[in-house]
Amino acid sequence: MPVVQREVHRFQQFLAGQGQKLTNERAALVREIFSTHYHFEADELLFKMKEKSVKISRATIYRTLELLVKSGMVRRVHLGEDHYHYEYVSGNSHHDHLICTTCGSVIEFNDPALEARQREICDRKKFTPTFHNLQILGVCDECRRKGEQPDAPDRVQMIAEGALLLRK
Amino acid sequence: MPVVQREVHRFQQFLAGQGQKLTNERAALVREIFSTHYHFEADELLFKMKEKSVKISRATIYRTLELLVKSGMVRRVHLGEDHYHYEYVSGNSHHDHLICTTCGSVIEFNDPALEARQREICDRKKFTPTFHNLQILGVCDECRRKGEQPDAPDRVQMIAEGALLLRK
DNA sequence: TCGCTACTGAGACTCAGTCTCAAGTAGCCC
DNA sequence: GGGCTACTTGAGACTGAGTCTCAGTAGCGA
Repeated sequence: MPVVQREVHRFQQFLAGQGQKLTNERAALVREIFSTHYHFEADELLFKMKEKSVKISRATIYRTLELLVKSGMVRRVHLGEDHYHYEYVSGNSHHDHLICTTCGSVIEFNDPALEARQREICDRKKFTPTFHNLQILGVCDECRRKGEQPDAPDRVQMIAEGALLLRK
Repeated sequence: MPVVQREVHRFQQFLAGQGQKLTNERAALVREIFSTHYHFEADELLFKMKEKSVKISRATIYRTLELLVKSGMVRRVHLGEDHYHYEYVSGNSHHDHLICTTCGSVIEFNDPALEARQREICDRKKFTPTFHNLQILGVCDECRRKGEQPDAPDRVQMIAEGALLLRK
């Protein structure tokens, strides 16, 4: 079974478990998400579907994304802009993001030592963690080679919190 | 000089450096921020000023907050809701947040070992970091004693990304 | 007083995301 | 097939944080 089809099937299983159905619209969205995009925005999806002449309303897109998040197949993330991005979850591995404030590229990483240290901090604070979210902003290797300078701290702070759009 | 007054003065210095002025409105906002709140929202500020019969428009509040962020005296942070929170910066120390998804409380921490590990990761990825942002979501000690259970992962993910408001 | 500049409030605007509601459709029992 | 039920959809209104515009105002130096 091709990867995309497997994901559609996985979604169907999830829906069935809730007494819900896999409609054409939902299947089309899953196919779109898992075949081309990795990080994407809701409106981007709306646009792509329109481009392909697949008629799906905005409400349905948001509703389906909510279901996908609920199923664990998709995650909502903040990537430095003032609206959400989504990313599909492959294999369930948690990861964090390095975000280049110059070109907007996103590098993922997973570091067990970092996660362990976070657990230690939680222990010390008697805090029971369930989820975390780490973004490191800066300049990627490629941009640095091109001579890009790190942005001034206040600009990075504003990008970090979404006040400015990342230059794309 | 009392702390609040010192902050007003610091802001004035910053403004002067940009050829801008410390108006009554700006001074009132700085006083409000540095005297009572630590984490706050823009609309909360609007409300507080109205309550005190200090007439300041929403536009001015946002404009002033932007200036304060620019000056480095205030930071914009995401604390798990779908809009920004602000926190004032005391002594410039960077810190991260533990956010209780049950009571909404925010615990700050600063861990040099964690920061060092992040730098190592960046080195390995040839990434030049300028800023980072870490939130750990879970249940605080007090709530756990009260018998609160950690939320289901998908709910935490939704809280983490602001889909739901924190129960307050 | 004049002219300049920075600043303000009011309210219109934007835009991602949510909600509502009427209409459509699939499954199921008779 | 007919009727019922539950789920789903699209259209478009709505929401609310944040931004923008613009006319009016305040302060200041000449």
